[in-house]
Amino acid sequence: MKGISVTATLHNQGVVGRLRMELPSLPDALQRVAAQILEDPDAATRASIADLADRAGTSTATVTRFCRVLGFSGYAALRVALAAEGGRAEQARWETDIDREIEPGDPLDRVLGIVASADSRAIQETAARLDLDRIERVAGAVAEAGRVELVGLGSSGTAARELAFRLERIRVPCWFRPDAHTALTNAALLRPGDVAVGLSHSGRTREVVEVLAEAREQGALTVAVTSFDRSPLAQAADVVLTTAVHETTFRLAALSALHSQLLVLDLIYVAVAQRTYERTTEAFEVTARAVQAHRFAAEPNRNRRSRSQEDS
Amino acid sequence: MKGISVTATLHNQGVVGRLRMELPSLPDALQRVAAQILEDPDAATRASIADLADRAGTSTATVTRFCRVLGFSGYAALRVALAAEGGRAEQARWETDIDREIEPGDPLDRVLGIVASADSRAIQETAARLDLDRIERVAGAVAEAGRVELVGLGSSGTAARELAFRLERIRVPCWFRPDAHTALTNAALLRPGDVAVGLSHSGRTREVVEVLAEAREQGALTVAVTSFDRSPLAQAADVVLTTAVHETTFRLAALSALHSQLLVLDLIYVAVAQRTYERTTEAFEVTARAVQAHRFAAEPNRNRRSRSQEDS
DNA sequence: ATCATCGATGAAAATAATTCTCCTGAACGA
DNA sequence: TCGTTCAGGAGAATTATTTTCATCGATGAT
Repeated sequence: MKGISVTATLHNQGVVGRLRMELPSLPDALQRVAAQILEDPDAATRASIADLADRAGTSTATVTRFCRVLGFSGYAALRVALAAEGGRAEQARWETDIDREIEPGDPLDRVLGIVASADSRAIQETAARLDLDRIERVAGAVAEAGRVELVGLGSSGTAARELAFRLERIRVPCWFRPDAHTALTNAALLRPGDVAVGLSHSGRTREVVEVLAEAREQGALTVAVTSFDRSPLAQAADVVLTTAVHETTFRLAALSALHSQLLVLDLIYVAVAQRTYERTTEAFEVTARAVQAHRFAAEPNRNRRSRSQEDS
Repeated sequence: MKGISVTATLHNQGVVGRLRMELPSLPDALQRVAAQILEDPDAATRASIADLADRAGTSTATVTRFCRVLGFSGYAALRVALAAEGGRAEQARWETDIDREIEPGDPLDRVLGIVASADSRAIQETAARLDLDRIERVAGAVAEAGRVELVGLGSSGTAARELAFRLERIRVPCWFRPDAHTALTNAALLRPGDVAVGLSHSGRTREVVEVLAEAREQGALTVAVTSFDRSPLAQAADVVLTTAVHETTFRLAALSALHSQLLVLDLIYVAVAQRTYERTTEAFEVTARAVQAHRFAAEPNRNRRSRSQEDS
């Protein structure tokens, strides 16, 4: 009699994606269940709860618990969600399903296939899962902020740098701090109305977490961009923007995480630009002129005038 | 324990479609069930068998019979099939990729669609067009090089920085020069056997071209990463790696150019890593340990240690 | 070092859902 | 009218799912 309730599918798309994301933060037995499902989501739609429990080497009780943790009303609901997703995947055949670790001996064309599809999927999945209201909220805050601090180490730093670079061009008072010390110092100088954005794929880079914590303490709006929304970084933030992990293999995920992060940041950028239209267009013109001077003249004939300050 | 068998879905096309076809030839009570499902297939995936029976004004037994008639092993199987179909429909809607300039007033979800599909396509296209022999050649040179210089301004600098970051980790003596002056100075110090990589989407950033020219003069291998293979930058290089521009709009191309560049650089990175396997793995371990120290332990309960140095 | 606490877990009880059995009654044909 | 057939439903039987509860082991406080 009791119907299946789907409250779960909040920020809706992608049970599998979400699963991947939460996997590290799950207890042991639940992880095993998750692993089983990830290994063959389709099989899971067909199996009974007992089967699944069995294959995961755990009890049915645990599987039910698992469903609950993910926010489903029960096993039936999970099954339905998985099936819906499976249908979707089937539709999108273009995904060359090469989910594999890259081996030292792999021919480069294979590597290319793997990397390109992982990247591309990372983008799709991030797009599917992004919560636009949060982006709006962040953009609003950034547009008004007295100062914006960006922190990220390693690859995440690359993404942060890019956003800083773009925001600067539209006159947002904004800094990217590639090192922990400067970042922390400046975080301490933030005030209410300011914004701090911390990026970390894993959400566990200590320095970044600390910076956000400090920023929050000062009353700034803190934003986390991470793939794991229960990670320490996420917990230290007011707004969490989740990048998808296609979690093929760890190494690969790390490569494509950057693409996901960039997508998120692109959106923030666009949303901010929209909010500050006059400032923006005028700023564009100024910077465009500045950049232009460092350009070789556009070839005699060919192609559309390549102006634009985005370009470099 | 009994799993769901799907013999039925073999001649697979559309449960809903088939239902519609067979409807007239079904007995009364079954027709009512079918009608209920057709009216809202989605609701059916959520309802329990009792609900459905109820709404169809019939008994649960009849619903089971109904499932059997359609060739399903039982209600659960039907439910899964319906869900899969629903999912497919939903996906179809997503595929609208739109080639448009982004306007100040665009709602963010539209922006997301545009940006995500542009990025994703940029990746696909770059992958399709990439000349792997050239990548091999570059990788070979980088693996052997005494020093590698990377130059790029603006967004291209972001890409360059990322590659530098990665190459450093696998012990390639490598520098990213974010500013023209340093870059030029160091280019002048290159020698045969060294490598200089210049990145510029347009291929017309004067500084970058100059650096490559200088490097070439010193006998280093010069590599251009650009979207225009007849641009000044391309002409100043020994090897040209072309990133695709999906002639969308200029602004958009500029955003996604970064993704293309990153893909190319990822490949170089992997190819280099493959060539220096021992060096690489050993270097990975060292850097992994270094990074690990700056991590928060993985969530309360232990679960798999999430290492990986790529991650950040 | 010892104890208290807490969360994770599985066994088993409890409940719910599904399937099966069997019976009724209507429709049809001899 | 009487069999025969078959759709359909009630409820028993079965199976699946969920809940409860006791146990275990890790962790942190004393």
